[in-house]
Amino acid sequence: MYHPAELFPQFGGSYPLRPAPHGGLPAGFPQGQAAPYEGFRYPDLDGVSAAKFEPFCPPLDRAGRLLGPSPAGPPLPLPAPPLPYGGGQQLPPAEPPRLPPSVRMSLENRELWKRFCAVGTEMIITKSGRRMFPQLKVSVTGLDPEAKYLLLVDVAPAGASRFKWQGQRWEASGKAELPPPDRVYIHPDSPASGAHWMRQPVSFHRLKLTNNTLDPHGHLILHSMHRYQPRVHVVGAGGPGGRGGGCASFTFPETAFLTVTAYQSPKITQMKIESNPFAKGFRENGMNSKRERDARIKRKMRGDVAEPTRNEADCKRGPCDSTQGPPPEPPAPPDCSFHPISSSYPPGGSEELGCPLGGVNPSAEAYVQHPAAFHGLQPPQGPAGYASSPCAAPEAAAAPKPVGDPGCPPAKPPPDQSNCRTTSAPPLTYPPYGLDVGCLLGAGLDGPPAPELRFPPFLPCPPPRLYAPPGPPAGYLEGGSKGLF
DNA sequence: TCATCTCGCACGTTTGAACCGG
DNA sequence: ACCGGTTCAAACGTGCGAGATG
Repeated sequence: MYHPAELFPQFGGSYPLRPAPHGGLPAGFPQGQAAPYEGFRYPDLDGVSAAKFEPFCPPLDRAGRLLGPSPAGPPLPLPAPPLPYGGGQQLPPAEPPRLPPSVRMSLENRELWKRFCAVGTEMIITKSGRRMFPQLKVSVTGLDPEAKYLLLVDVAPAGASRFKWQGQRWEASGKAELPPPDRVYIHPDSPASGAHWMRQPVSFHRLKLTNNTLDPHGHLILHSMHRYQPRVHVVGAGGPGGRGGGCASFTFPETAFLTVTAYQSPKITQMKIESNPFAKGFRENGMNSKRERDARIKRKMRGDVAEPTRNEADCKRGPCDSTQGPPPEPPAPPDCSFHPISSSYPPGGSEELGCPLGGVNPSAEAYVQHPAAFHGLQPPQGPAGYASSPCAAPEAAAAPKPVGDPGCPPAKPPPDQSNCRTTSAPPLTYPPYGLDVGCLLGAGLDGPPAPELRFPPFLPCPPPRLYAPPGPPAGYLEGGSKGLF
């Protein structure tokens, strides 16, 4: 197993995808660039984006070694990526293999996410990096057991506004800041066989979020008070004697969240304390609960020698209640069809919030850039730790502006887009399908029209659109119906 | 003045080294 | 020497709250 941090110590556990946009994005960069409920695989985009991967997904043998003209010889040199990948550059002509439609993904802790989603998930971000809670935990099926894959996570901005907590709810408040450096978190097991990934749920609990744009640890960089949508990508790294390449991206609308440096909604705070084992100390009977803290302060002010409170004394004798058995049953999950965020918006307003998905950043490009490194070859050294991306065409960005809510998934899965995993005992009454968005990794340069989304009536989102790539200003088409391709 | 961010704190959990016995 | 179980301390992950910042 290769650990990304070992392969690219300069990047840490995740990787920058590209330098910051030259001169920033044009005023009002892709507004509402989210592709809401990208519950579709875009066959055409698959081809386009997979084609971009092709040169970077070298064929591997059964053991995951690079195949080449002289297997016994020295390691193959890195494929020379066409750097920089400018907007005017032609895409590789060949139609490469792509992950079959049978590849599916489901969110393991969907119920937990739904509970948070219904309140308006907030994620703390800190300079040193903060883990996500709930964590991303997915199950994958349909992979070739013998082929190698990488699993990656990136976080796409959802909407082009920043938000403000207004005491009771989140409301849009001005334009979003320029996107921070794109990074992608590569699961430490990557690359691993399909069998490995399918054996058990894949957890991304080590993923950390930070607001430090100069973060040296490779954490995913986000802006506070902005809304984001995590995405999970499966990138084929080659099969037995076969060619590598192919990818599929999945989003789970209920995992969208707002970034904060301190929790704004007391409900979220309470839910985190109740659900997160690391926060047990803040539970009602914990020694760090408000009651206990107040008591400590009073004792301190009186100068008393701390006499253990009843709870403390109990804990000394054994595990606190909070460690015995499952945490208290949280309240029944609210109906996710209602979302406090969107509920505060006038119809048609709050474009950002309506759609849980953000702009489509080129992701997983770390692997695309340095695939050989995952197979035991030296990665190229990028300037200042940032590798320029062959796929760094700014940003293909699908982007519809959803109306209505959401950070929450539709109440029911769309009948024909269901990416349901077929298991003998589905753990959820709610079909655990992931939203396969095809391959978003760098997709969308000159792709053909994307199919129309068919999620209504749950989400009356317009069809996704891809923003013409490069070139800063000129490349971007602004909101509305403009920019549809 | 206000909203937001940073930092230190105290607590619980996780992890891995050290130790022990079979 | 090896293996498996236990113990313990350090590292890490939490939310809180005071103070700093813009």
